[in-house]
Amino acid sequence: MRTNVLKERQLSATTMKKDLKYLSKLQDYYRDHRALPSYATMADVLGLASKSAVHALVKRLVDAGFLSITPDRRVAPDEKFFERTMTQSVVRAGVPGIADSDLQDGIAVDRYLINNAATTILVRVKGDSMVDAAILEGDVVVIDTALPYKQGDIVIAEIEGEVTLKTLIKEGSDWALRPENANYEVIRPEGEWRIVGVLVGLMRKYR
Amino acid sequence: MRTNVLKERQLSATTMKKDLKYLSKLQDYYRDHRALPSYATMADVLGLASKSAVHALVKRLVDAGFLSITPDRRVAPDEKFFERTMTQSVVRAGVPGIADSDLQDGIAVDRYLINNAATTILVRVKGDSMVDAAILEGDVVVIDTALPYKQGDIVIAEIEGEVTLKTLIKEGSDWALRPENANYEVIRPEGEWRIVGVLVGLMRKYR
DNA sequence: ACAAAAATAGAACGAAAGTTCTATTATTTT
DNA sequence: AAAATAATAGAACTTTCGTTCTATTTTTGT
Repeated sequence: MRTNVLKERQLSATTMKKDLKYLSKLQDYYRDHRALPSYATMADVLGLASKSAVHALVKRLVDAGFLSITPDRRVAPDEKFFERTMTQSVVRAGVPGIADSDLQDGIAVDRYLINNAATTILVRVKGDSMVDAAILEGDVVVIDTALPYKQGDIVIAEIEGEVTLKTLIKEGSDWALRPENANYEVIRPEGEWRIVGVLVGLMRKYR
Repeated sequence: MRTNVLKERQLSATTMKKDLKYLSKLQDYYRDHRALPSYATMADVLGLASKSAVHALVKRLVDAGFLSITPDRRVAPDEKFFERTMTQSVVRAGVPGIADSDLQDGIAVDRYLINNAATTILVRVKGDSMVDAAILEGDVVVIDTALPYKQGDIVIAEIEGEVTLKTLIKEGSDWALRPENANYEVIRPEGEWRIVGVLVGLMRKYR
């Protein structure tokens, strides 16, 4: 009963988990240096005692799509390197908690918010005129400058040199900008103004 | 008339121009491989015939802030490496800590929101119990599981298998969890529960 | 609990790394 | 145009690279 014809090298679950631990240390290193280290310093960083262990690890991470090898045999990040696992809070009754929850799909935090880097700008929110839309001072909004806009969209507008974030509305045939805060009044631009882009994402930092 | 006391090494204008040509080839390489090559393949890529020429070039580019050297002596991009030719120089629009590079790299959000990859998890928010803290259903919260928490922090708690996002408060000597929505009541856990991590960031997607 | 498989340690290896030196070429300054 | 300065070529050198091998430890499957 030779069932294992063409059996693939199989990764055990816990090994994969360990590898992901290693991976995140590499991600930290990459964040600090914008490059990945040599095998020797990898061993150092990861707490491994031999380069051959690193060698094997790198092969696994390359196969898994996290790393790649450059033409001159350097280790570089690959697609999945920037992804993070999203732990789903859709906890159905009886489903174990986060600790054991198996890795959900990885999302690239960046690709999650930014579709087209070339047309995307980031703007920090000033003031509290949008609090009722759950947008706070200090939030960073992700704006796509190449997307069509329509009534009801939240947009960045530039009015006489000033940049502002508001909801785009129509009053009759005129466009106007509505703050989402009862203390502010609708803006009906008179002079030069334009819409810079449409709100596509938001990020906020708590510490 | 010894005017040149303490004269600094000075770059001629045309040399600088040539160096920028070299730089952009390195940028191309980096874009393709997400890593910079060794001196030997640099010489190849740049059309230089000697490693020592590369060596000198790299030194110039490091001094100018385009490149940096990692602890194990690899060449890595530095701040200015990415600053080229973006028509969108509004990109950072007052968002400190994010370089133009990050957008092109696909690590803007990553860099901004995530400090320690190893201890960070992402959780999607269910329900509206935190709307008064400007956290909406569907938002993805960034949680650091290794940070100390204190009264007033927003935390992810696991109560009898259920995961929930609330503000951590103290009632006398007991911890409790407060929703930020008048329609919900404070939770005073009785059975098994623990704090999974502290809210450090948030992201929201509009389209 | 045992056998099988996979991961790691450790040493050895040739190839390639980055550095440094001198000689030559190119550029700038006077 | 000549002198001075900077950039590049080329070779030599030590260190470190990534790879490979065997031995050992850890983990997995039965």
